[in-house]
Amino acid sequence: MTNPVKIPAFLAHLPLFCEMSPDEIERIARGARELGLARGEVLFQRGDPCTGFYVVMHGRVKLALTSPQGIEKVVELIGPGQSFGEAVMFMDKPYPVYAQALTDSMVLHIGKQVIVGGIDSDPNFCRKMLAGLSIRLHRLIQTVESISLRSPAQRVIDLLLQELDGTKEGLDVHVSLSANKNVIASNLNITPETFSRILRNLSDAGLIAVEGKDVCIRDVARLRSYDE
Amino acid sequence: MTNPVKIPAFLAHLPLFCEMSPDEIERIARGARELGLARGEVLFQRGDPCTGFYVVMHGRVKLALTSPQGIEKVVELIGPGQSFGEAVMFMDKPYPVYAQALTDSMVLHIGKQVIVGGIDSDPNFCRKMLAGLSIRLHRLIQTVESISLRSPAQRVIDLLLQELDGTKEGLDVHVSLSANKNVIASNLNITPETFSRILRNLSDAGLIAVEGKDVCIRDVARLRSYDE
DNA sequence: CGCTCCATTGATGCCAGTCAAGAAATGTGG
DNA sequence: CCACATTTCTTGACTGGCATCAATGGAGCG
Repeated sequence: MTNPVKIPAFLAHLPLFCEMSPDEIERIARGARELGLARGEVLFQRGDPCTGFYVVMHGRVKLALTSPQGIEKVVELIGPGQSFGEAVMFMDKPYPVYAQALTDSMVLHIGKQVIVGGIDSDPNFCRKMLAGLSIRLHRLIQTVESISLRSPAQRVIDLLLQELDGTKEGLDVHVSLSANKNVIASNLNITPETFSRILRNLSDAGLIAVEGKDVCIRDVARLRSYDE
Repeated sequence: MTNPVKIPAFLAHLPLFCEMSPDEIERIARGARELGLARGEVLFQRGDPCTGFYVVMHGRVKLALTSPQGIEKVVELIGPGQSFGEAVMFMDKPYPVYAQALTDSMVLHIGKQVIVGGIDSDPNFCRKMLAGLSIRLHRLIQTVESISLRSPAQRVIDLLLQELDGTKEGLDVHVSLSANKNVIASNLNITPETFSRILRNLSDAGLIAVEGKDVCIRDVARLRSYDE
């Protein structure tokens, strides 16, 4: 089916495993298995027990919650090279969110045992695991800050600017939305309608140009300093 | 000044250290120092570098953010026996929030070095550290869920119910708010005015009785199932 | 070509924020 | 211990932004 030889190579360039010796990587790889996901397929439900964590090889996965009234809230979007579900491994609690593939995807499941084993034998690995969790925590605090203190329009602008990432400044910079607009809207904690209207306002103001999932930022500096 | 003999005893009954040997505890204690804080005193600012983490011995500390417009958002309230700042230790980033004492308090600062040392030598300790971070992460997800999917009134009810904690059910149960109402309101992501009005509504509905920081829950089950 | 999914746009309503004033509680100094 | 100052809390009137509801427009796909 899939080629198991490639797994160690893939693992070796992840931040979490990159300093490990080849045989340690090999050990981890033996506890890992590839999983193909069709678009829309649910990887785990909220409440499911946790048997390990996941790394996205290609495709895109969302972590989300559903309210009693059936409203969905997207907590996080996970792309290639990113991992999720590590935190739940270290508690005896089930998943607090559910995971669903947004596109046809390939993910790697890494069993709990090999990680726990790695921790016991390799303090360096342990520190990386801690760093990984810390970064996630940091990101969640940013999420809380964003939802609590920034207006919907500011949140949209922030999103556009962080999709930039590498490219720091410039004119007519091109970015691409990483998911459907309703998914992104949910992640920004606004309705799709509001998202659409904000994009329209920014377009009318000459700050961006939208064409489907492609957004052209006319002037990064001006967008960054834009105040409603 | 303060009695250093007490520190090991205090450490020993924290979840993080409770299974450690006495001499390991002793080693941690040597890397710790007590800090007295006056009400209103700022322990660290957002952006400060991190040199360790903190445990509250008595008193109460808030972790908060300030928006560019000067609006404050309380991210977390920390009480006796609880710790904060662990996550930042494992990244080379500064504090993403600031910490301020809400009452005269005594906190313990535990230096980064002794923790890193503990991780290298004790896998069990390492696992506890991971568990601790995981629990914080879990709590933050709950925060996001609460802000995103629950109405202000529901959030107030949730707060009252979780202050209960031990006492699961019953009539005329008494709880006490752990901080000033404006602080709690900020933590619930509502204005003090809205908080006041919601408490009033719940009072008028006969669900609770408020007297200063003391709240009497008339019927826990009814409050829990209350739908706006 | 028709179906489904996604995005946009308009009209409307409501909840919570804002502003402002007053009451109550807390703290302070004489 | 009282009078005063300051902070905290409550209440009212008003406003506005975002959600909601509803209908239409496109894009992709079998």
